[in-house]
Amino acid sequence: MLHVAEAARVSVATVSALLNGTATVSPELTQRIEQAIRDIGYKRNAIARSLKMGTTRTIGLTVPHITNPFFTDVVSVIQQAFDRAGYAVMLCCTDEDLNTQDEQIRLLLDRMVDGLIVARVGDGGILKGIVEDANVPVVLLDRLCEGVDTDAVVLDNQRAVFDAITYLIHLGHRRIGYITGTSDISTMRDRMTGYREALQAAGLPVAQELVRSGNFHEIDGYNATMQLLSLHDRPSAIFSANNPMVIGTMKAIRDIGLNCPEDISVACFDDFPWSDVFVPQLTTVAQPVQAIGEQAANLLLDRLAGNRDAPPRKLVLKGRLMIRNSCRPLGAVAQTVSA
Amino acid sequence: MLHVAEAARVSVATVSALLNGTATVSPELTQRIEQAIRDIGYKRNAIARSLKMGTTRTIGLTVPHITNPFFTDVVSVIQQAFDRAGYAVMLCCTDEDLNTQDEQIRLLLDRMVDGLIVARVGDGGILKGIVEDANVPVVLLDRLCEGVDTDAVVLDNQRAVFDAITYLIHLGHRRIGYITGTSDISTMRDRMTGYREALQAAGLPVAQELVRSGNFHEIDGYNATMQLLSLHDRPSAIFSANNPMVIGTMKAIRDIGLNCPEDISVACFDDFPWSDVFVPQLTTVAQPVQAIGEQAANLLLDRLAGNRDAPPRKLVLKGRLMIRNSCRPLGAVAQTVSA
DNA sequence: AACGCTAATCGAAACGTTTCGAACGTGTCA
DNA sequence: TGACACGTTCGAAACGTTTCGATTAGCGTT
Repeated sequence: MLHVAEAARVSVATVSALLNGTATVSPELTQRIEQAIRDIGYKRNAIARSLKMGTTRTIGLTVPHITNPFFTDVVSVIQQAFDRAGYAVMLCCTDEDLNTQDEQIRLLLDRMVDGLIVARVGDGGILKGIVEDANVPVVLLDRLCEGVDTDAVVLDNQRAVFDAITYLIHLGHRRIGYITGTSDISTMRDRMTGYREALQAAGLPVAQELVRSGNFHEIDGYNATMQLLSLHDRPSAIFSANNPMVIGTMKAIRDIGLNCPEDISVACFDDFPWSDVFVPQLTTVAQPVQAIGEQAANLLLDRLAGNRDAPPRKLVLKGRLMIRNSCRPLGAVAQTVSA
Repeated sequence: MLHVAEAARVSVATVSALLNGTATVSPELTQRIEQAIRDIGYKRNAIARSLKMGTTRTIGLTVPHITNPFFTDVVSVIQQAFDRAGYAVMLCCTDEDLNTQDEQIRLLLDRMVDGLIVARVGDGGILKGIVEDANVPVVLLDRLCEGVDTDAVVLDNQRAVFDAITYLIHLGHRRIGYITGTSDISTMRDRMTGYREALQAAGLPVAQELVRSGNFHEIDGYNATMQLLSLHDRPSAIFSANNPMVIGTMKAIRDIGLNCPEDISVACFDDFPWSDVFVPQLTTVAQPVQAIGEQAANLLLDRLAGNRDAPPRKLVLKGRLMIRNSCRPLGAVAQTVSA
């Protein structure tokens, strides 16, 4: 900028004024300055600007795993939304690890991000202090966080799983295996509640042996399913509360020599592009990923636009059960639903 | 930092020296400073640091679509690698649009990223100037770029497709439909060459009617497949050079009332987690995503570590044909390969 | 006792912006 | 003609660091 000012024979203040439109500058100087900018190929240094202005026009986004199709989509939507608004987004993946996440949030904060969208693992942690200091607006994504009172957009997980399990019960299933992630995540707790309540509402017992938990990876789903399938009185259906784990479920079923849905019905959380292409077409709980991403982005953009004092807003969206043919009716005519 | 210095009754220079270990500071002051830091809850301002140092410890990463499973995985690997190295990564998605991409690269450069990893759409463009100015190291990912001579890691696309098509030919296929993306991308050109050469090597004609191109989206694959299947003499196999488009292919096959692989064989580029879970299990060309991501990260980290003058390095990795059961032998016993 | 050497500490400039208040020239009005 | 307002332009401070050269104190040597 100094060079531009010199070349145009004006002060840096004038150049800055022109660039930001903060003051009127005469046509003559305008032209000289623009010429100098072109000649020199000047680009404003956003770092210096950030230092002075106290804003970076950058936000931080942390998710557990970008390879989980739900997060893939949501990250994509959020990225687009902020791109449109002229913000850059720094992406971090926590691998569901609390310490990693705290470190990454610190990293982002160090870099003075203007805001944070967090799919939090675990409760409280470093996030609590950040939200309380209120310097950086935070919106919680997908997962609520005990003791952290801030904007959030989540699914009505309890209801979504309730509906899915109820559907299985209507099909005649009585022993329904349930594979969950770790319970330090609100999402997982709520889904589990949905499972329990659906069973109770139907007067069915909640058998502890039918509930397995894993750490969100395919292999965990595989192991959990293996355990369920080797039960003395094995379930006739399995619901996986997490998408990557259901891959393990399908592989375990295959490896043990069973077929879905003939021998065992399967449903899971989160829809994905391939779900209705292959056989069996998986019955899933679809989240409105587009809406979730956009709402989260909007909440944060609204704070960034200056609306700091509004009370925390919590958006709860509805899931949708995508009924396909990976679950078959029991008891009645044992007829395959599959195509 | 000023506050810390005052509280510890030292100069800011001393605080800085302690924090960076650039000079020895006495045990006594060390203790006073550390105490003050704790009391105040001081966090170093990375923006001010960046301004002074001229480095942000942040890199930019642009890909066409994060929802393409290849890029999902590669982004994940790259993000992890830089996270380990203490770098933040800014992610941009270009939606295969040249202007969007140029804008995003400018955005990243404005923010003074230390380096860039780019899965480039189109040739040349803004990138050329950047690489020539040599201020910011750039590594090309997945796609080479005419006239841009810099580090790159790509697949041997030509060979990979050659092998896949040859495999189909060995199965007895003679008319093999080919669905490609736009030809302004080196990857697509190379794959197309592989297709042509495989046919020629087998003495088969390259029929223009069997080649369709689309814009990388599911719908494009759908339309292309519809066209291929409504050909008078329709192909017995289809190869999709792009992963998202193959979803459209499978849906078109289903909608038209055909079955894969009984009526038509399908293979495609890029493996994905679901590929061997469902029926049919798709035959794919798997890229070594882990290696690609790590190599790209390493190339850039090496430049960032100061190795600026080494000549451009181009890494070419090998794809691997994952033979499953979506392609059936022709001519011989018309027996289904599928499980 | 004077000297030089080393280790510890500090003051101040610099990075590239933004912004505030001052200064300047010109035209208008009493 | 003098006062005043207005539109333009500018100088300089500030943002929070790092770093260079200077300063000081302590200590062993001659």
